[in-house]
Amino acid sequence: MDAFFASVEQASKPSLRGKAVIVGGLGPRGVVATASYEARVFGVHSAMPMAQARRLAPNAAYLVPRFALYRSISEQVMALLGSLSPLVEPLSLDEAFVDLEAGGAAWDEESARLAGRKLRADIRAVTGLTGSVGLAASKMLAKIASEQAKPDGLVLIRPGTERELLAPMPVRTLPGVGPATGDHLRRAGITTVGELAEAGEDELVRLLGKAHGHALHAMALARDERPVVAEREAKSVSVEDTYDVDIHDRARVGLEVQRLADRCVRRLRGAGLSGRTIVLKVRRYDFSTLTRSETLRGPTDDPAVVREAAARLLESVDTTGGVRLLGVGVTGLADYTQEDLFAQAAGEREDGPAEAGAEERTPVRSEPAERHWPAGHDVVHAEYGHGWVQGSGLGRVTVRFETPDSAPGRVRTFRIDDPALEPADPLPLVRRRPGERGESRNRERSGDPGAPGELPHRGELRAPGDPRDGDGSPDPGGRGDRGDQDDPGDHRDLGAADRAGGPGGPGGPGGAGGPVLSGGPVRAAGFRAPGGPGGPGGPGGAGGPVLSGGPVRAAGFRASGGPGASGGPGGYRRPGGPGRGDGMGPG
DNA sequence: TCTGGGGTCCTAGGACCC
DNA sequence: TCTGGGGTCCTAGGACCC
Repeated sequence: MDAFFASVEQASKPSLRGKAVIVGGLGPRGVVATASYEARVFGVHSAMPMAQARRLAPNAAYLVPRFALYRSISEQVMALLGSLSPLVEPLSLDEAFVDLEAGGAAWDEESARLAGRKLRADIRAVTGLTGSVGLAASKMLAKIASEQAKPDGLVLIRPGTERELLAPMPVRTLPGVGPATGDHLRRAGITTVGELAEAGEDELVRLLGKAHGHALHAMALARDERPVVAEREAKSVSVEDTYDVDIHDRARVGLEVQRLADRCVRRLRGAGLSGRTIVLKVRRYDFSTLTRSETLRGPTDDPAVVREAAARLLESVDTTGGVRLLGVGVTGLADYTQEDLFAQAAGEREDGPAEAGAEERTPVRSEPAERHWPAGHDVVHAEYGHGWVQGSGLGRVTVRFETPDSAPGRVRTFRIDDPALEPADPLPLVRRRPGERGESRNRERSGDPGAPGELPHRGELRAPGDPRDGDGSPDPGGRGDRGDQDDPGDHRDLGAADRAGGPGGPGGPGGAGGPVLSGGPVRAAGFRAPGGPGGPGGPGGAGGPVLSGGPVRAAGFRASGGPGASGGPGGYRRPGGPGRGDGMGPG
């Protein structure tokens, strides 16, 4: 997905489309998680300290991440991938490998291209967002191709052309070559992938160690046989906090470690896991970071046990000078605790339910719920309806009242304790109605009165004159070193379709935004080309009320960690809930 | 106003065992 | 009688990814 977090926020907030949006930690020590492409123009990028971002782009919109929302959209995208193949390997919320061959979705260049195109169109139709596709014969190459395809593109690396394609690229292009390895290689006179290949395996192993040297040599020769692995089990669970101000008070450090231990256990339990090794992490005032770990005799998910272990580990750490970060983690994971096993055995003996012992486990202390208004979060006002927090401070909260399919909204300010104002769940980015999965008849059926004139203006990821087409490559007229671009005819098709505000698109009967339906590229074009001069309004009209309750919506937006999915109690918006307060629950 | 949070994988030394 | 050769586990740190 392209600039995923920022794109979700833009889709969710009409007033931010086309604007610089920066998502990340907003505290004094925050960093950028994702910058929209409009913000990248100012030089803002991921992992940059937020203070630096604010200097570079003082007028950008700064928002806190909303992981539960991103997760719900991620699930929609992953479901589309799942329809292509049983072998889907997620790398993160916004990225995954798909083995197209294993799913029978593609077997050669042409079928792969078609599958990629359809996937991009489907992602757009279902989520309203753009994604990029890299197609190649291995995971490494597919990843490189998808990087090159961003944003909103598709790149295929033709088998047989891999080595000559890689040779001129900087070593940092290869996944696994970061700043340290890059420097290391540069000092050895190796800057391109071609030079890496020439260096020879022995030399690379000498420079970088056995595993890394071997892996890099293989990658430089475009050799990568790693399979796509669908289900990988978690190996560790951890939580950590960086504090706005260094903590000096040793008692306070101890208290924070206890709280972190509880949070960690809550997550552990939420995932139905226990672990044997407790890890304490401390980052000191000077950014020096150390870890201490202790392995227990058996796995635990008992908060008291984890707390005590963490406290013991802290004893061996010098914190004079202050600490900026503390973390607690658990590794050596197992599916059940010993207590569970005992309880299970007991239950079986008594012929009772196996989960009988669950309640006897020590409850995890919860954080008190606090009413605050994080920037970017949704709210609902008794009179003005749905909106989002633009900012708060000095006892006031500023709200912009708009929804994903409204026009850009107005701003109003309230007292932070205004009883008419409440936190709200995010609305779906794409309007759906119950039972709607089909194609054209849905459009015919839609009878929303529609709001006149004012249509959400979709953020454009590229200017109309951009030489890159929707499905193309970054440099179609380039040096001819890529024989792998999509054919030009295709560019015209999807390129036009993908551009917001374009001249009507290929046959969207309502350029002005009938409800969005799932389906092919044409439909996506019809929806995401609002305001195009072509369509004076589909039968559905625009801006009609969001319909509640359809099954798709329920799946997409209510299931993240909530009771709707596989049953983790405690959904999002309940930080202290018995599930994972962050929505990372088993759902 | 310097540097998040959640992960994975690898290395290296010492203990311990056969 | 100067000191093996694996193997695994534990601990600490570091690189890397999104």
